[in-house]
Amino acid sequence: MTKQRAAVSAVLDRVDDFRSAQQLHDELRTGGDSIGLATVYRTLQALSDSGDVDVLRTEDGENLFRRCQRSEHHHHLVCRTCGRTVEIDGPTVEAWAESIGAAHGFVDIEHTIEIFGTCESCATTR
Amino acid sequence: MTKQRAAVSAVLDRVDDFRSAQQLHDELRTGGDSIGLATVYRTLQALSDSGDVDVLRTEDGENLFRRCQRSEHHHHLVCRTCGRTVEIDGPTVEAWAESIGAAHGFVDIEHTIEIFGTCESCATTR
DNA sequence: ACCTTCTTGACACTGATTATCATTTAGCGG
DNA sequence: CCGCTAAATGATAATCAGTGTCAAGAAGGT
Repeated sequence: MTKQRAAVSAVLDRVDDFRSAQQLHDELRTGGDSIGLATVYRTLQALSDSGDVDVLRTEDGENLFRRCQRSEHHHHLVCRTCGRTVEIDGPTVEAWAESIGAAHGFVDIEHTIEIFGTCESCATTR
Repeated sequence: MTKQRAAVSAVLDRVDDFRSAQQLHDELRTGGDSIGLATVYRTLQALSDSGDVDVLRTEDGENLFRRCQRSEHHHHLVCRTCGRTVEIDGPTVEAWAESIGAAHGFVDIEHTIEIFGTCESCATTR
């Protein structure tokens, strides 16, 4: 593995909320790492393909990345103000989605679920 | 109401699966309606704000639109091959999402849920 | 018909992401 | 260590959905 990939991996380890590719690129550059934007994108792509980072799409179409704790299928509860993220494991919904699909004759069911809210500290600060 | 908005509304009535803004624009032009792309976007934006159309984000970041049957909060079961869409009403998940959020001290909970699958006819044709 | 206001539409622009391609590096056999 | 080859990198150009701009056009009341 190249030093660039190691660097990307390292930043992802340092933060625990979702960051955009460009934010990560800035942080790397600021931290003294010499790395191109394209490489950051490529690395994040690879990490997401291998299931090592989670991808979140904001409403304005930007992709945010975050190292994920668990590799199994899971969802996120994200604070819309500070970005704090809790990984959610929801057997209930998994089963629900599956049964809904089956009830309508659909197969190969997949689903996307994201939960947004305002976390406790952001709610009180406001 | 202008004739352009009426035209957009009319196409949306004619189809019942998700279409992109540009697809709708093409169909309007082909159908003889003179309308600008910007107007299509503006109209769709307005319709989605007023809850008259549903918006779906594809994985490559494109917005798809569809006239929705029910105005209340609901989700979609979409065939990934033909685009056939079933509107889903899920009190179970609504409650689930709410309780998950509350359990972690989050307030103002929102969620996005989409279910994808292959519908019966597409599964057999394949 | 007149005036005021909102809408339209051609086109320029944005901003994230991807493609290009020449240069550099990693990893390996010798 | 030394080269060698395939893969990775990075500066920059290209892409593409969507939005802003602004002059010209329609709406609708008087």
